[in-house]
Amino acid sequence: MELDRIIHEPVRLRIMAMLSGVDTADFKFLVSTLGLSKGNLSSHVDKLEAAGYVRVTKSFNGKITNTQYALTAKGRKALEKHWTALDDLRAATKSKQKSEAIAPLPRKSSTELIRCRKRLSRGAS
Amino acid sequence: MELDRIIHEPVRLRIMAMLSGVDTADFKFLVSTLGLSKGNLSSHVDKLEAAGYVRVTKSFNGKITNTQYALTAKGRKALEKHWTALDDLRAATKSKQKSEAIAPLPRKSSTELIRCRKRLSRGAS
DNA sequence: GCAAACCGGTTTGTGATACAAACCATGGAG
DNA sequence: CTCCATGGTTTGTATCACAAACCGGTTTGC
Repeated sequence: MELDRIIHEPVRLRIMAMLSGVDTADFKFLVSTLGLSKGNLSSHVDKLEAAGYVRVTKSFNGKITNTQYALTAKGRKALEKHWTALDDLRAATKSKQKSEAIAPLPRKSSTELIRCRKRLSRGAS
Repeated sequence: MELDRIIHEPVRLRIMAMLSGVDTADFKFLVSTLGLSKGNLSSHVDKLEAAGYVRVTKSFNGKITNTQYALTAKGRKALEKHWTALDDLRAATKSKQKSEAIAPLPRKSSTELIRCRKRLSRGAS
Protein backbone atom coordinates (compact mmCIF):
# COMPACT_ATOMS: atom_id res chain seq x y z
CA MET A 1 0.00 0.00 0.00
CA GLU A 2 1.41 3.28 -1.18
CA LEU A 3 0.96 6.60 0.55
CA ASP A 4 -1.24 8.95 -1.46
CA ARG A 5 0.79 12.13 -1.82
CA ILE A 6 -2.29 14.22 -2.45
CA ILE A 7 -3.52 13.33 1.00
CA HIS A 8 -0.18 12.90 2.71
CA GLU A 9 0.89 16.54 2.48
CA PRO A 10 0.50 17.85 6.05
CA VAL A 11 -1.84 20.72 5.30
CA ARG A 12 -4.10 18.57 3.17
CA LEU A 13 -4.03 15.77 5.70
CA ARG A 14 -5.27 18.23 8.27
CA ILE A 15 -7.93 19.53 5.94
CA MET A 16 -9.11 16.00 5.19
CA ALA A 17 -9.05 15.08 8.86
CA MET A 18 -11.01 18.19 9.70
CA LEU A 19 -13.60 17.56 7.01
CA SER A 20 -13.92 13.93 7.98
CA GLY A 21 -15.29 15.12 11.29
CA VAL A 22 -17.68 17.88 10.32
CA ASP A 23 -19.81 17.13 7.26
CA THR A 24 -19.22 20.62 5.96
CA ALA A 25 -16.94 23.58 6.64
CA ASP A 26 -16.51 26.93 4.98
CA PHE A 27 -13.43 28.79 3.85
CA LYS A 28 -13.13 31.11 6.77
CA PHE A 29 -13.58 28.36 9.28
CA LEU A 30 -10.80 26.28 7.75
CA VAL A 31 -8.48 29.26 7.50
CA SER A 32 -8.91 30.11 11.16
CA THR A 33 -8.97 26.64 12.69
CA LEU A 34 -6.07 25.36 10.62
CA GLY A 35 -4.13 28.62 10.76
CA LEU A 36 -3.52 28.84 7.03
CA SER A 37 -3.18 31.78 4.71
CA LYS A 38 -6.07 32.18 2.32
CA GLY A 39 -3.96 31.46 -0.72
CA ASN A 40 -2.54 28.37 0.80
CA LEU A 41 -5.93 26.95 1.68
CA SER A 42 -7.31 27.87 -1.72
CA SER A 43 -4.63 26.04 -3.65
CA HIS A 44 -4.67 22.96 -1.45
CA VAL A 45 -8.39 22.72 -1.68
CA ASP A 46 -8.11 23.01 -5.46
CA LYS A 47 -5.96 19.91 -5.48
CA LEU A 48 -8.27 17.98 -3.23
CA GLU A 49 -11.16 18.91 -5.48
CA ALA A 50 -9.20 17.98 -8.61
CA ALA A 51 -8.52 14.60 -7.03
CA GLY A 52 -12.22 14.21 -6.35
CA TYR A 53 -11.72 14.10 -2.61
CA VAL A 54 -13.71 17.17 -1.63
CA ARG A 55 -16.83 18.75 -3.01
CA VAL A 56 -16.85 22.54 -3.30
CA THR A 57 -20.16 24.30 -3.03
CA LYS A 58 -20.33 27.98 -3.76
CA SER A 59 -23.37 29.98 -2.92
CA PHE A 60 -24.61 33.37 -1.86
CA ASN A 61 -25.62 33.99 1.66
CA GLY A 62 -27.64 37.10 1.07
CA LYS A 63 -25.25 39.01 -1.14
CA ILE A 64 -21.87 37.79 0.03
CA THR A 65 -20.35 34.65 -1.38
CA ASN A 66 -19.75 31.62 0.72
CA THR A 67 -17.86 28.47 -0.13
CA GLN A 68 -18.47 25.23 1.64
CA TYR A 69 -16.25 22.19 1.53
CA ALA A 70 -17.13 18.59 2.21
CA LEU A 71 -15.50 15.23 1.77
CA THR A 72 -16.80 13.11 -1.08
CA ALA A 73 -17.35 9.41 -0.57
CA LYS A 74 -14.17 8.85 -2.57
CA GLY A 75 -12.32 11.25 -0.31
CA ARG A 76 -13.55 9.60 2.82
CA LYS A 77 -12.50 6.22 1.55
CA ALA A 78 -9.10 7.50 0.45
CA LEU A 79 -8.47 9.03 3.84
CA GLU A 80 -9.42 5.81 5.56
CA LYS A 81 -7.04 3.90 3.33
CA HIS A 82 -4.33 6.41 4.10
CA TRP A 83 -4.66 5.92 7.81
CA THR A 84 -4.46 2.17 7.44
CA ALA A 85 -1.46 2.49 5.12
CA LEU A 86 0.30 4.46 7.84
CA ASP A 87 -0.71 1.87 10.39
CA ASP A 88 0.69 -0.86 8.17
CA LEU A 89 3.96 0.96 7.81
CA ARG A 90 4.28 1.38 11.52
CA ALA A 91 3.30 -2.20 12.21
CA ALA A 92 5.74 -3.61 9.66
CA THR A 93 8.52 -1.92 11.52
CA LYS A 94 8.00 -3.80 14.72
CA SER A 95 7.82 -7.21 13.07
CA LYS A 96 11.24 -6.67 11.48
CA GLN A 97 13.07 -6.52 14.79
CA LYS A 98 15.75 -8.98 13.74
CA SER A 99 16.05 -8.96 9.96
CA GLU A 100 19.52 -7.73 9.03
CA ALA A 101 23.08 -7.99 10.15
CA ILE A 102 24.73 -8.01 6.72
CA ALA A 103 28.46 -7.95 7.42
CA PRO A 104 31.01 -8.15 10.22
CA LEU A 105 33.01 -5.09 9.30
CA PRO A 106 36.72 -4.69 10.08
CA ARG A 107 35.96 -1.32 11.63
CA LYS A 108 39.14 0.70 11.54
CA SER A 109 39.27 4.47 11.56
CA SER A 110 36.99 4.21 8.61
CA THR A 111 35.38 7.61 8.34
CA GLU A 112 38.73 9.30 8.73
CA LEU A 113 40.10 7.24 5.89
CA ILE A 114 37.22 8.30 3.69
CA ARG A 115 37.66 11.91 4.56
CA CYS A 116 41.34 11.60 3.80
CA ARG A 117 40.65 10.06 0.44
CA LYS A 118 38.29 12.87 -0.39
CA ARG A 119 40.79 15.51 0.48
CA LEU A 120 43.39 13.77 -1.65
CA SER A 121 41.12 13.45 -4.65
CA ARG A 122 40.05 17.07 -4.50
CA GLY A 123 43.61 18.24 -4.14
CA ALA A 124 44.72 16.28 -7.21
CA SER A 125 44.63 19.15 -9.66
CA MET B 1 1.94 18.94 17.79
CA GLU B 2 3.27 19.71 14.36
CA LEU B 3 4.21 17.16 11.78
CA ASP B 4 7.95 17.07 11.19
CA ARG B 5 8.36 17.51 7.44
CA ILE B 6 11.79 15.95 7.49
CA ILE B 7 10.26 12.72 8.70
CA HIS B 8 6.87 13.06 7.07
CA GLU B 9 8.09 12.77 3.48
CA PRO B 10 7.03 9.25 2.41
CA VAL B 11 10.44 7.96 1.39
CA ARG B 12 12.05 9.21 4.58
CA LEU B 13 9.22 7.91 6.70
CA ARG B 14 9.83 4.49 5.21
CA ILE B 15 13.56 4.79 5.79
CA MET B 16 13.01 5.79 9.38
CA ALA B 17 10.47 3.03 9.91
CA MET B 18 12.86 0.54 8.39
CA LEU B 19 15.76 1.67 10.52
CA SER B 20 13.64 1.71 13.65
CA GLY B 21 13.31 -2.03 13.24
CA VAL B 22 16.80 -3.15 12.38
CA ASP B 23 19.58 -1.47 14.41
CA THR B 24 21.61 -1.07 11.26
CA ALA B 25 21.20 -1.33 7.50
CA ASP B 26 23.52 -0.66 4.60
CA PHE B 27 23.01 1.29 1.41
CA LYS B 28 22.35 -1.63 -0.87
CA PHE B 29 19.87 -3.17 1.50
CA LEU B 30 17.83 0.02 1.74
CA VAL B 31 17.89 0.55 -2.02
CA SER B 32 16.58 -2.93 -2.68
CA THR B 33 14.05 -3.29 0.11
CA LEU B 34 12.62 0.19 -0.34
CA GLY B 35 12.89 0.12 -4.12
CA LEU B 36 14.64 3.47 -4.40
CA SER B 37 17.14 4.77 -6.90
CA LYS B 38 20.60 5.24 -5.46
CA GLY B 39 20.51 9.00 -5.89
CA ASN B 40 17.17 9.24 -4.23
CA LEU B 41 18.27 7.25 -1.20
CA SER B 42 21.52 9.17 -0.98
CA SER B 43 19.87 12.57 -0.88
CA HIS B 44 17.16 11.57 1.56
CA VAL B 45 19.65 10.00 3.86
CA ASP B 46 21.70 13.18 3.70
CA LYS B 47 18.74 15.10 5.04
CA LEU B 48 18.09 12.63 7.79
CA GLU B 49 21.72 12.84 8.76
CA ALA B 50 21.70 16.64 8.63
CA ALA B 51 18.70 16.59 10.96
CA GLY B 52 20.61 14.33 13.32
CA TYR B 53 18.14 11.50 12.91
CA VAL B 54 20.45 8.90 11.43
CA ARG B 55 24.09 8.07 11.97
CA VAL B 56 26.15 7.25 8.90
CA THR B 57 29.08 4.91 9.30
CA LYS B 58 31.45 4.41 6.40
CA SER B 59 33.99 1.65 6.42
CA PHE B 60 35.87 -0.79 4.26
CA ASN B 61 34.80 -4.36 4.02
CA GLY B 62 37.95 -5.81 2.51
CA LYS B 63 38.56 -3.42 -0.37
CA ILE B 64 35.11 -2.21 -1.14
CA THR B 65 33.46 0.58 0.76
CA ASN B 66 30.38 -0.01 2.82
CA THR B 67 28.03 2.48 4.40
CA GLN B 68 25.83 1.62 7.30
CA TYR B 69 22.89 3.63 8.56
CA ALA B 70 21.30 3.63 11.98
CA LEU B 71 18.80 5.74 13.87
CA THR B 72 20.20 8.04 16.49
CA ALA B 73 18.44 8.37 19.83
CA LYS B 74 17.15 11.71 18.62
CA GLY B 75 15.85 10.10 15.46
CA ARG B 76 14.10 7.35 17.32
CA LYS B 77 12.44 9.85 19.60
CA ALA B 78 11.42 12.07 16.69
CA LEU B 79 9.87 9.15 14.87
CA GLU B 80 7.95 8.15 17.95
CA LYS B 81 6.66 11.68 18.32
CA HIS B 82 5.67 11.69 14.70
CA TRP B 83 3.57 8.57 15.07
CA THR B 84 1.79 9.99 18.07
CA ALA B 85 1.24 13.31 16.27
CA LEU B 86 -0.47 11.39 13.49
CA ASP B 87 -2.51 9.49 16.04
CA ASP B 88 -3.55 12.76 17.65
CA LEU B 89 -4.62 14.16 14.34
CA ARG B 90 -6.70 11.14 13.58
CA ALA B 91 -8.21 11.07 17.05
CA ALA B 92 -9.08 14.77 17.01
CA THR B 93 -11.16 14.15 13.96
CA LYS B 94 -13.57 11.80 15.64
CA SER B 95 -14.17 14.01 18.63
CA LYS B 96 -15.27 16.87 16.38
CA GLN B 97 -18.26 15.00 15.02
CA LYS B 98 -20.68 17.89 15.58
CA SER B 99 -18.75 21.13 15.58
CA GLU B 100 -19.91 23.26 12.66
CA ALA B 101 -23.05 24.13 10.79
CA ILE B 102 -22.28 27.80 10.15
CA ALA B 103 -25.12 29.02 7.92
CA PRO B 104 -28.42 27.97 6.42
CA LEU B 105 -27.66 28.92 2.85
CA PRO B 106 -30.29 30.03 0.34
CA ARG B 107 -28.83 27.66 -2.20
CA LYS B 108 -29.76 28.89 -5.65
CA SER B 109 -27.92 28.07 -8.84
CA SER B 110 -24.89 29.31 -7.02
CA THR B 111 -21.94 28.00 -9.01
CA GLU B 112 -23.53 29.10 -12.22
CA LEU B 113 -23.92 32.58 -10.89
CA ILE B 114 -20.28 32.67 -9.94
CA ARG B 115 -19.22 31.48 -13.33
CA CYS B 116 -21.41 34.14 -14.87
CA ARG B 117 -19.85 36.85 -12.76
CA LYS B 118 -16.42 35.71 -13.81
CA ARG B 119 -17.28 35.81 -17.46
CA LEU B 120 -18.67 39.29 -17.09
CA SER B 121 -15.70 40.62 -15.20
CA ARG B 122 -13.23 39.21 -17.69
CA GLY B 123 -15.22 40.60 -20.59
CA ALA B 124 -15.12 44.11 -19.14
CA SER B 125 -12.23 45.40 -21.21
C1' DG C 1 48.62 -4.51 -20.08
C1' DC C 2 44.21 -2.21 -21.28
C1' DA C 3 39.55 -1.53 -22.16
C1' DA C 4 34.87 -2.54 -20.68
C1' DA C 5 31.74 -3.43 -17.19
C1' DC C 6 30.62 -3.25 -12.32
C1' DC C 7 30.20 -1.48 -7.44
C1' DG C 8 28.90 1.79 -4.09
C1' DG C 9 27.64 5.89 -3.74
C1' DT C 10 27.43 11.46 -4.76
C1' DT C 11 26.42 15.52 -7.46
C1' DT C 12 23.60 17.92 -10.73
C1' DG C 13 19.58 19.32 -13.53
C1' DT C 14 14.71 19.82 -13.68
C1' DG C 15 9.95 19.55 -13.10
C1' DA C 16 6.61 19.80 -9.43
C1' DT C 17 4.86 22.17 -5.40
C1' DA C 18 4.00 24.66 -0.84
C1' DC C 19 3.46 29.04 0.50
C1' DA C 20 2.49 33.99 1.02
C1' DA C 21 2.05 38.39 -1.21
C1' DA C 22 -0.39 40.79 -4.37
C1' DC C 23 -4.49 41.13 -6.49
C1' DC C 24 -9.69 41.19 -7.68
C1' DA C 25 -14.68 41.86 -7.04
C1' DT C 26 -18.03 43.31 -3.98
C1' DG C 27 -20.21 45.60 0.28
C1' DG C 28 -20.67 48.89 3.80
C1' DA C 29 -19.24 53.11 6.67
C1' DG C 30 -18.41 58.05 6.85
C1' DC D 1 -16.22 59.40 -3.48
C1' DT D 2 -12.67 57.37 -0.42
C1' DC D 3 -11.38 53.97 2.82
C1' DC D 4 -11.62 49.62 5.00
C1' DA D 5 -13.47 44.76 5.23
C1' DT D 6 -14.85 40.25 3.30
C1' DG D 7 -14.02 36.19 0.63
C1' DG D 8 -11.45 34.34 -2.15
C1' DT D 9 -7.96 33.61 -6.55
C1' DT D 10 -3.72 34.29 -9.15
C1' DT D 11 1.18 34.91 -9.35
C1' DG D 12 5.99 34.71 -7.96
C1' DT D 13 9.49 32.37 -5.54
C1' DA D 14 12.03 29.27 -2.90
C1' DT D 15 12.21 24.54 -1.85
C1' DC D 16 12.51 19.77 -2.89
C1' DA D 17 11.89 14.91 -4.74
C1' DC D 18 13.73 12.37 -8.11
C1' DA D 19 16.59 10.18 -11.65
C1' DA D 20 20.36 10.71 -14.83
C1' DA D 21 24.92 11.57 -15.13
C1' DC D 22 28.96 11.23 -12.90
C1' DC D 23 33.09 9.55 -9.97
C1' DG D 24 36.76 6.84 -7.67
C1' DG D 25 37.95 2.49 -7.48
C1' DT D 26 37.77 -2.78 -8.55
C1' DT D 27 37.10 -6.83 -11.17
C1' DT D 28 36.72 -9.22 -15.65
C1' DG D 29 37.68 -10.34 -20.40
C1' DC D 30 41.21 -10.58 -23.89
